[in-house]
Formats: sequence, structure tokens, C-alpha cells
Amino acid sequence: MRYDPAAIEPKWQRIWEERKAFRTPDDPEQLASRPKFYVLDMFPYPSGAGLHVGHPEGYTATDVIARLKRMQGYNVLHPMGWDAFGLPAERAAVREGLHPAVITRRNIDNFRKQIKRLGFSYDWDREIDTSDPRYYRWTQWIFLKLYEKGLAYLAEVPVNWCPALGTVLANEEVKDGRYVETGDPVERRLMRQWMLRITAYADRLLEDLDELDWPEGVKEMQRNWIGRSVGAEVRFRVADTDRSFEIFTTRPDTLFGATYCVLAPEHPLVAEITSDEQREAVERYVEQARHKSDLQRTDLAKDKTGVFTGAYAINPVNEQKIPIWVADYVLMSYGTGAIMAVPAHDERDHAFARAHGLPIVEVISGGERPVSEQAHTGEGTLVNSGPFTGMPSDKAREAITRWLEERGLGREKVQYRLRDWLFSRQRYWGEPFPILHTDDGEVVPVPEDELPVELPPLDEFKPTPDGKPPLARAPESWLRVQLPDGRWATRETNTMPQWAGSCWYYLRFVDPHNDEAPWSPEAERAWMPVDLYVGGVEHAVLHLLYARFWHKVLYDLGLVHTKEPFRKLFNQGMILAFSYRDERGKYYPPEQCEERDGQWYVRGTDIRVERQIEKMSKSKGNVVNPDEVIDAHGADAMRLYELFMGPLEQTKPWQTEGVEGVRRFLARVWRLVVDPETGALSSRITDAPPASEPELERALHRTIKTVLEHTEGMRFNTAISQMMVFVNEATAARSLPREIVQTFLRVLAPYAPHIAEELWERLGGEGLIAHASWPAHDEALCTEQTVTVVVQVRGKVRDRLEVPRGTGREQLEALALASERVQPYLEGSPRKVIVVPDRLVNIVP
RNA sequence: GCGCGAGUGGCGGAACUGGCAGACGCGCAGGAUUUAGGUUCCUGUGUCCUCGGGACGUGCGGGUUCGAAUCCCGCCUCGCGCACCA
Repeated sequence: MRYDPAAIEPKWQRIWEERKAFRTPDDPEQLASRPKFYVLDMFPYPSGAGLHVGHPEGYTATDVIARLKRMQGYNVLHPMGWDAFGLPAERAAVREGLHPAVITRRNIDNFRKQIKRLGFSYDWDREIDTSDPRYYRWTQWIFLKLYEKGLAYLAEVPVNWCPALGTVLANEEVKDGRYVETGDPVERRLMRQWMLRITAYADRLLEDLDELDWPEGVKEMQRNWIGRSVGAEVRFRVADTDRSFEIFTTRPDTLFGATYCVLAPEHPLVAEITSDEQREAVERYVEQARHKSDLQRTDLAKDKTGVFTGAYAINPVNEQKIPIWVADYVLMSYGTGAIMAVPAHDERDHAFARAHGLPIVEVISGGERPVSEQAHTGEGTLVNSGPFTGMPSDKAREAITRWLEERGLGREKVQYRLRDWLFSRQRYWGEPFPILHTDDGEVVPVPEDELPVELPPLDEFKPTPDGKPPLARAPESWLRVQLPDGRWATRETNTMPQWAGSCWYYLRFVDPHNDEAPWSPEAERAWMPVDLYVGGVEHAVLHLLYARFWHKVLYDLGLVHTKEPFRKLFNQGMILAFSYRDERGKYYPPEQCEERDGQWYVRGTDIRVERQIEKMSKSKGNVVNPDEVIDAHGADAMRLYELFMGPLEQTKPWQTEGVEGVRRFLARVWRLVVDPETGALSSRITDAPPASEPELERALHRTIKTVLEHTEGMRFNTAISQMMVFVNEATAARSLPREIVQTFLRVLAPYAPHIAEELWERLGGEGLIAHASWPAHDEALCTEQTVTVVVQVRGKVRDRLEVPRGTGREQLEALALASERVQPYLEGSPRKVIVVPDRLVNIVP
């Protein structure tokens, strides 16, 4: 009987399910008696396209860890669920004439089926779905907590309106004036929207990064996103008026060098202070800036444009009159929307001053070139700075700030790049806000005991003709509510963004069926924090920052006991695939292409194609579907290949031939145990003790040790190659002591659980191998007694010595010098001999 | 432009803390088994040469060291992130 994954894999998946083999322990006694491990995948959005091979990469990694931890005696929480709200389902609903809930359910069923085929050890009893009212009831509940704390507010804000989507987007979702997901253009609009005061947590979100075991790159991205900078806010008077404006600067030490000021085109003061002579030019400029896209304001605009307002400001430190300009390189959305310009010590100001003939005054000495040529942005000693002349610039920053504070002209200020979070969307398929607007204009939260506010059933999910969100189409019975005091109110018709549900799902997993609370304090104490969180780096800022923010709010409310939700984060790399494109840009599926003499052609034709590695996508014809891989080679081979391809964190190309390699490995494992002719146990299996095959026994112990170390270090590819080394040795061995094979199967089990269960059963193992313990390795058996010591002459290998481990330096040196193969390279006595015991001898003649 | 990361055989990749470069797998070549194909097993496979030996070799150029894929300096290429943040 040959290795036939299609026969054994469904069998074991059925048995695991029937016996609830991976049920999370919830008995308090058991929870208390063992250490816990919470290993979590970033749950997927169940798209209509189904799973591709990129999804299971991270899922396989976490499954191996979960299975290993169980074998090591941990209580393991390893759940899966669905980030089920979102725009694609709403669009599919419009397209297919079905309800988004129906589409979502269909997609979830498909995803679940596909994921289950891989034999992951999820506790499916804890499956959650963010679009289920039993779930989003608590998302609404948390929103009410945010509202009560003053962290959710309505504001008239300039928003990113995407006409193609008919909704607003958060700043983070927009790049170069386009929606990051679809590339649809985005424009600025003023709208009344729900905002979350994430900026109130900016400092804590920044500081607490230090204690996290996260990739440095992700922490750095979050730091940049928060963008904390310390400086001073300084008030400038407008000459000959009673008006003034504030600027923010990180370099108060350069204040004496300010030769002009710049206001953002949107700055409210612009219209007021502009002189009559300049009015036309300024108004034209402001109008142009308003119509410029972000792309034009940044990428294309290498020259610094701007217009003089005709007004002057008074520099508070020296009472000098300096011109006020308007320029779009100053952004209304950062700082105060106004700057003092110090062209001698800031590159942008320098470029602007040169372009418009404004004076450049040096106030910090120490630049490499004269400030008329190049801005000196580094530190130095103050010059031309009144009483501060001669002071080092870093000291002067504090001194000048203090001087301003004493005179009420300015103060120290911490500025963030982070903005408050735009939290409303004009969509149907999202969580309704638990908020009522009374007819007399009051905002009233829905009482907790009336949650959830369920989505009303609608037939159409488009905005109303007069531009209101889809929920405005709801029947009066849903839309209109009478309060206990008799007043009438209308429900909020915006919904929450997709991030809402994913901000706290990791908490719901600890107690997913609780109808009294989002989770019980006991369950939260037992399982939190998440010990290992695996997902794509694309969530480095958005999801991870939002979730951390909510978690900190919940921490302040005493609802969770840790400051941070995710102790260790790991980003898996993207999986790419080869695609084939001809001259005209047409793509061909890989199976239609072949290689001839180092060139790629469409099979059986002379059409030349270029082969390249690209992101998988339908349009490029290079999507690999896990179902096909499993049909051809089985789930165990699929799992193994996902991890064997290369380091988990690396971006790497999928090569289907590689699956055949790991499948061959599994077939070899099979033949160690099963005679392929008869289907009976292999005749090489003996009941002799492991020591009867001493070499194999050593190989086994080295393998246990290596696989453990590499698995815990998330270096799965090298763990697998070590198992291959063992199997190659076992294939060559004369006999196979049963105990050796059984122990090896326990090492293999987290990686290839189906074949491990089947062979474990055939070898008479007790119970499920999934519940077996991880084998201990004998350190003494892991180290060889003989080692190969390399003999080098001037760093080049000339001979190798087989010596007992621990042979002394003198002896090694003597052996090396005596070597026949070394002699020809020596002339007389060597000048120097370096000996590294158990490794090498290097002779310098 | 700034920040971060990476460049190793035909391909994916390995190499602990400066100590045998290329583990493991794919592909390829040869052989055995087989009626054949497939499967399986064995052998070989960095490049070059005057080939039972030797020289060269980890993006390029330099340096430190007895010894460098690994450390330092300069450059090139690719990927990711940010993009006038005052």
C-alpha cells in the first residue's frame, strides 16, 4: 500500500473532529495547573475569491507552534474566525442581487471548508464572525465605552471622500490622492463625522512599543506614524493689526534667523491679512492650491511655489518685520498650519527663499558651505542671535523656549503626525452606531441593554439619491425611535469601518459565547495576552495601531489586565508566483508555457513570453489554489511545502515542483513503516532497543533537538530539512527499532499531523499522537565523539583530521604539522599556528 | 529624497558568536529495478584548468584579521515603508 494522502487525511480530520481533539481547555482547575499559550492568526476577510496559497502560510506556522506547545504540556488557545464586514460583500450584493449577509455566509462556508482541508488544530467551537449580531453587539458596547470616556466625538472635518465608493476613508487608507485598495481617486470634503480620539493615547502608543517582542521594522513604522516631535509653539503678531498667529517649530534655536513666515493656503488668516495689491494674486494661488491633488502638491512640485500676502509679521525675539507668504508646502493639517521660515537652516525654506529672492541669515555657525549656497541643518554655535550668541544650538533650544515662556510669547509643545481616527463610513455592511439624534439636536447613546442595534433588512445598498448613507433607506420603524421622555429621534445612519471588528476579536476568542459580557474577567486573565500573533506586514500600522489603542482604553476601564494585546508579533512574507507575459502584455497561465533553450514560449508555439515573479492575481493567471495542491499531493505535503520554501518572514516565489519534493519525503517516511507491496508493517521494524542502531539513535536525538530549537525560533524551513536528513539516514539503516520510529513521528507530528497519526496508529502508539508528549532529547547523544578538524595553511584547507572530541591544542598542532599533505607547504618551522579545538588548525609558514 | 531590509550554484534556500561556503529540496545527467512510462533506489552535479591534482568563487571596489558570506569604509542593484511633518 503506497502513501495515499487522500485516503488517510479525511480519516484523521474526521477523528479529530469527532473526539474534539483540539477543544480549548476551560475547566478552571486545568487552566490553573499548566502554563498557557495563546497563538493567533490575523483572521481573514472571507473574500469571494476563496483561499490562495498565501493564506495558509501563516496558518501552518501557527498550527505547528500550537501543536508543539500542546505536546509540551501547555494549555493552548488557537482559534479562527472571520473579519466579515466589508465593502466587497456589499458590492457583490449589488451585483448579484443578494443580501450581503448571504454572500458573506457563502464566502465563510467556502473559506472554512478550504481551511479545514489543511488539518489545522483550531478549536472550531470558538469560531467568531464580526458580522454576527451576537458579536457586533459587543463592538457597539465598546463604542459606547469610548463615547462615555469622551474618546468618540462628532466633528465637521475635512474628509477623504471617494466618489467611486460613495464613502469617506481614513487618512491611512489614502495614498497619493487614491484609495490604497482600489486606486480610485479621493477628494477633500467637509463632513460631519464620528472621530476617535486616538491622539490622546499617542504617547502611550509610542512608549509601550519598547516592551514588545515585535519586528523592529514594524515598531519603527508605528513610531514614524505617530511622529512625535518636540519643539516650541511661538506667537507672531501681524504688523499694524491686532491679529496674530502661532507657528510650530522644532528649532526654536534658529528663531533669530527667521526671515519670513508662511501660512498654508487654507489658513483662516490668509484672507484677512492680505493687502489689496496682493489680493488678486493670493486668491488665485489659494484657489489653485485647492484644486491641486495631493500628488501635484508633493511628487510633481519640486519647485516651491508661493505668493506674498503683502502683510508682515513681527519676530518676537528681535521685533524685526518679516514678510508673510502663502505657500502650499505648508500643510494646514500639521502643526498650526503656519511656519516661521529659516532658510539658512532648513532645506525647504532655503529652496523657497532662493526661488523668491528672500534673505538668508545665518544664526548657527558650523556649516560646510556658506548658507547662501546650502542650508546648514545640523548643530553648531549661535551667531547673530542677540543675547544667545555663542551658545551651542542644543542648549539654545531650551534657553530660547524658556525666554519665550517667561514673556508669554511661546511655550514648549509636543506635536504629533498622528491625527484622530475618522470612524464613520457611508456603507451598509458594517456595525451600526448605537447612537440616536433627537429632533431637537441632541446626541443620545442607545442604552446598553438595548444592544445590539441590528442592521435593518434592505433591498438596496446604495446611498440615497440625496447622498445620505444606505441606512437612510431603512423603514421608519427602524430609523425613528421614541425616547422614554417622549421625544423622537433618528438613528445614526453611518456605520463603523471594517477595522472596528478586528480591534478586539482576539479578546472575544477567550470567551466567545458569553451573552452577559464581551468576555469574562476570568477568561481574560487566563489567556491574555496573545503570546504569538502571526500575519502579513500590511497591517503594520493600521490594524495593529487601532487594536493597541482600543486595548489601552479597555485597560484604563479595568476590562483587561495587560497594557498591550500582542506580546510577540511575527510577519510572514508574501508568496509570489511566476507569471508569463508576451510582448503585447497578454498573460498566459503557467501550464501553457514551456522553456526551450533558456527561452520561454507558449507551449507548442513560437510566441515568446517573459517570465517574471509577481504578486498572485487572477488577471496575471498565476494564482495557485490550495485545493488543487491538496488534491494532487495532500494536506501534509502542502503544509510542509508552505514552510519549507524559505524563511517565514521572507517574500518568496511559489514553485509547485517543490511540493513534489516534500511529498517524496513523506512517501519515504511512509515506507519506513509500511511495506508498500503488502500494506503490512515493514520488515525492517524491530522491537530491539534504540541502541541497537547507535548511529540512527544519535541522528534521532540530534533531530529532536534541532527541530525543537528551530521550531521555537520560527525557522521552520531548517527544521524540516533536519527531518529530511534523519529520514535519509533511516532509509539507509539496516533495521528500524520501533521506538526510534515512534519518537521521530512525534517530532514530525506538528508539521505533518495526518501521516503521523496514521503511522502512529499502525505502530501501536497509544491514543492520538496529537496528544502525545514532545520527546526529550539526550544531550550526550547529540554530540559526536569524533570530530573533523580542518588543517589550513595560510587559511587554505590542506588536510582533515578525524580526532576524538576535546583533543588538546598541543596534540592537534603536532598532528597537523606531521600531516603528509601539509608538509609540502611548509618550509622550516612555522611562524605561527592557530588552534581552535574541535574545529581547525591554521598554520602560517 | 529619507528610513529599513536583502543580494550566496540553473532555481528555492543553508552556514551557531569571524573558523570546512553551498546543508536540505527542486532541476539536470548517468546507472539499477521495470515490457514501457511512471514510481523507487544508487551515483554525480559552483566555475575554470594542463583534471587521482590545482586555481578561483557568496553584487562590485577597498580594508581589518592567521582566517571574512559574516566585521569596517565606499559604491551598485532589488524589495518594503514614508514622502514638503516645519
